[in-house]
Amino acid sequence: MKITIQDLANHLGISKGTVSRALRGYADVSASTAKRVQQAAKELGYQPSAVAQGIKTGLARSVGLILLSESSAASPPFLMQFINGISTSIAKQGYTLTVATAQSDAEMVELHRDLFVQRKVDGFILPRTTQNDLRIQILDQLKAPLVLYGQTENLTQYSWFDINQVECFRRATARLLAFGHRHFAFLGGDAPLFYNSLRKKGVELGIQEFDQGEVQLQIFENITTVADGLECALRLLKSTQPPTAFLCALDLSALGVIRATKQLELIPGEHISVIGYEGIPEGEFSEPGLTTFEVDQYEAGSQCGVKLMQLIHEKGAKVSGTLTMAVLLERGSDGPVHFNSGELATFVRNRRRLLSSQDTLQQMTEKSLRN
Amino acid sequence: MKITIQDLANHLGISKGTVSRALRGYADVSASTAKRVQQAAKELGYQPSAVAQGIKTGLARSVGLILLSESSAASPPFLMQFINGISTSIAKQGYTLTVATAQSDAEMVELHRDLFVQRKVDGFILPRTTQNDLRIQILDQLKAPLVLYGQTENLTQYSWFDINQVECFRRATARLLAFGHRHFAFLGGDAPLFYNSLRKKGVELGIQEFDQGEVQLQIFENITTVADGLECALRLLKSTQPPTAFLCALDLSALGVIRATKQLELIPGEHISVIGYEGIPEGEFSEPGLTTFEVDQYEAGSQCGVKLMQLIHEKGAKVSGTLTMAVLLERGSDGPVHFNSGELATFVRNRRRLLSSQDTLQQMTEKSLRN
DNA sequence: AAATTGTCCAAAACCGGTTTCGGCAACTCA
DNA sequence: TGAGTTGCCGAAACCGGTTTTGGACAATTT
Repeated sequence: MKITIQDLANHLGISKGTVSRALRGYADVSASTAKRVQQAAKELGYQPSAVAQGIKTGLARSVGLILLSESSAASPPFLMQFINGISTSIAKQGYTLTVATAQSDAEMVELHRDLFVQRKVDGFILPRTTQNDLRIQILDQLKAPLVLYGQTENLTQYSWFDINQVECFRRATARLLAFGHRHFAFLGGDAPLFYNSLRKKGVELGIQEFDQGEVQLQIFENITTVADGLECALRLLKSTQPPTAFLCALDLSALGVIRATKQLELIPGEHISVIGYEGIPEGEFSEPGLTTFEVDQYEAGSQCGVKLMQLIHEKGAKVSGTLTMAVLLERGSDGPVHFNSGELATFVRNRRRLLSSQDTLQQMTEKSLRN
Repeated sequence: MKITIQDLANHLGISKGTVSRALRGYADVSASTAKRVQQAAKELGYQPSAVAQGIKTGLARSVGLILLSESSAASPPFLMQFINGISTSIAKQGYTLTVATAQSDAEMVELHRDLFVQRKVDGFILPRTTQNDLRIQILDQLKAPLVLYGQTENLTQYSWFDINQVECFRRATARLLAFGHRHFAFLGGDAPLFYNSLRKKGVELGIQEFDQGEVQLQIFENITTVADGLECALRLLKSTQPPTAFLCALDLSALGVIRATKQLELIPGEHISVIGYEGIPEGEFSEPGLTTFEVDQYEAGSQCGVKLMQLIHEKGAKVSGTLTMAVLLERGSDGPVHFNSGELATFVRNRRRLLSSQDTLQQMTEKSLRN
C-alpha cells in the first residue's frame, strides 16, 4: 500500500541504491537521472520512511519534552507557546517533538532514560529545572544531548537558555524603591524550582543595593495560583504591617493580589503596587492592567530547539548558554507610594468597616432604584 | 556506546535471534535461557531500539496531534489536560505522542500527510473538527487511522469521542427559562468549528421546546476570549433591549461577561445570569463563581487514545463513536430572573449615571479618610 | 532398533532505507 | 593506441531488530 524505495526503483527500472543517492543529492548520479527520480518521487508521492532511515543513521529525528502531569487543574501557562517554538524551530531539519507525561518525579527520570535508550528521541529539552536535577544526572550518564530552559548548578557543562530573572526582579525592586515603597512582599513560586531562587535573589539584590536599613521584606513561597495569591495578599493586607509593594514571581499570583485589592476596594497602582512576571494574556485585561515582565515563550522554545539541533548534528559542538531580558510592560498596577505601611493598615481597617455597612446600604439602594 | 541486541547475544554466547525470541516471550525458547536473557537485558540496561523494531513491524509507535499555532496569545485552555490524557492512555502500549504545529490550514493538511507517509506516526487524533474537515479527507485517502475529538458530517465512518454539547446547551437554556428568563444572548465561539453549531443548536432546541413565542434570542459568533466577551456584553447591556441571560459557548467569554457586569456594578446571578462551558479553573475563582459545564479533558484525551490504539492494533477493528455528558457546576453566576429586559435597561442606565458621579465622590471620600 | 515426535536454538532472510565497493564505458592525455 | 581518469550506476553490505527455516539432539512411539 505505502510505496517504498524499491517500488520506485522498479518503476524507473534502476537500482534502489541509485534512487537513494539521487534523492539525497549525491554527486555521483547524472543530472538527468537525478531529475527523473525526483520527478517520479513527487508524482508517486514517495517519501522515505523516517523509521527505516533512522536505523542506519541511528537518529529518530525527534526531540523529547516530558512534562509532569500535575493532576491539579492547569499546567504552567507558558507551555503551549513554548511547545510551539520548539516544534517550529526543529521542523526545518525534519525533526518532530515527542511529548510525554510523567505522574511522578521517579517516572519522569525513567521516561527520559527509556525514550533515549529506545531511540525514540535524539535529545531532550528540560523545562522547570531544579537545583539538583535528577533528569540531568541520568541523561549525563547516557551522554544524551540536552538543553535546559532555565538554569541550575554547574551550568557550564550544558547548553541552556534563560531569561535574566535576577536582573528582572532587581529592576522591579529598584523601580518600586524609586517609587518610594519601603514595605515589600515577595510572593515566590514553586520553591524547589531554580527560577524561584533567582527571582528571590533579584529582589534581595535590589534591596541590598538601596541599602538604607529602612526596607522591610517579607518572603513567601509556593504561591503558584490565583487562589494562592488572593489568600496570601488578603492575609497580608489585613495585618498590622501590610506591605505596600507586592513582587510576584508569577503573574497568576499577581492577579490574585489584584483580586484581593478588589475585595478590599483598594486600588492597585495607587494604594498598593503589584508587579508580576511572565506576561500571560490575562494580565492585560485585569483592572488596572498588570505591570509585568513579558517573556517571549515562543522565542524561548525556538532557541532551545536550535541549540539542541546543534548539539545533535554538529559533531563536537560546544555547549552554549544564552541569557536574555524580558521586557517590562508598564501597565497600571504599580506606581508612586501613596500610603506607608501604617497608613495602609489604617485605611484597610476603615475600608472594611465601611464595606460591611455598605452591604446593607447597597440592598436599600437597589430596592429604591427598582421602583 | 549504546548496547544492541548483537552485543547482548555475544555477551551470552547465543544468537541474536534467540535473544529476540526470548525477550518477546516466544514459546520455542527454553525457560532457563529465557530467564538468563531477561536477566542480562536488565543488568546491561538493554532495550530494543524502537526505530529498528519499527522497520519490520511498519509501526512507529507514536500517534500524531497537530495544532494550529495561533500566533495570537494563548491556545485553547483544554489542551494540556487533553495531551496528558492521550499520552498516558497510549503509554501502556509503548506509544508516545508526537506534537507538531502548523502555521496555516494548508500546512496543517501537509503535515498530516507527511508525518504519516514518513511513518513518523501510526495515526492521528484530530481536535477542533470542522464541518468539512480537510484533514479527514487527506487521511482518508491514505487510509490512516484517526480519531476525532468532536463531531463532523458522515460521522459513521470514523471513530470519535465527544461531549453531548447539544444536550448541555439545551439543559442550560431550559434551566434559564425555568428561572424565568426570556431575553437570551448566545455568545458563540469559533464559527468554522463544528462544536459551535452544536452548542447553538442546543440553545435553539431549548427555546423551541419551551415555545411560547415570547422568547428573544440574539446570536453572536467568534467570541473566543475574555476581551471579546467583555466587549460584547458591555455593548449588549448598554443597549435598550439587553438580554438578561447569557449563554456562552466558552468559559473565557463567560468570564468576559462577568467582567462587564463588574464594570457596570451589576451582580451576576442576580441582575443577570451567565452560564459557560468547559470548566476552566478560573471559573471557580471569579466572583461569583461561574456556572458552567465541566468537561473532563483528561478523560477525553484518554478515550481518544484508547480508540486510536484499537484502530491501529486490532485488525479490522470497528470504528466507534462515544458521546458523554459534562457535569453542570452550579455556582453563583445564574439564578432566578430579577429584572425583565426593559427594567434591566433602566437599571443599567441609572447605574451608569451613579457611577460617573461616584467617581468624584470617591476621590473626596479618600481624601477625608486619609486625614 | 528404527521411526517419529518434540525441544531448542543457530543461521539466514527480511524490513526499507543508506553507503561502500567495484566495474563498465567514455573520455583524456601522452 | 594504450594507459589512466572520470562519470555513472548496479550489486552488495550494513543498520538493529523480527521471523522463518532447518537441523541437532533427546525423548517417545511402534
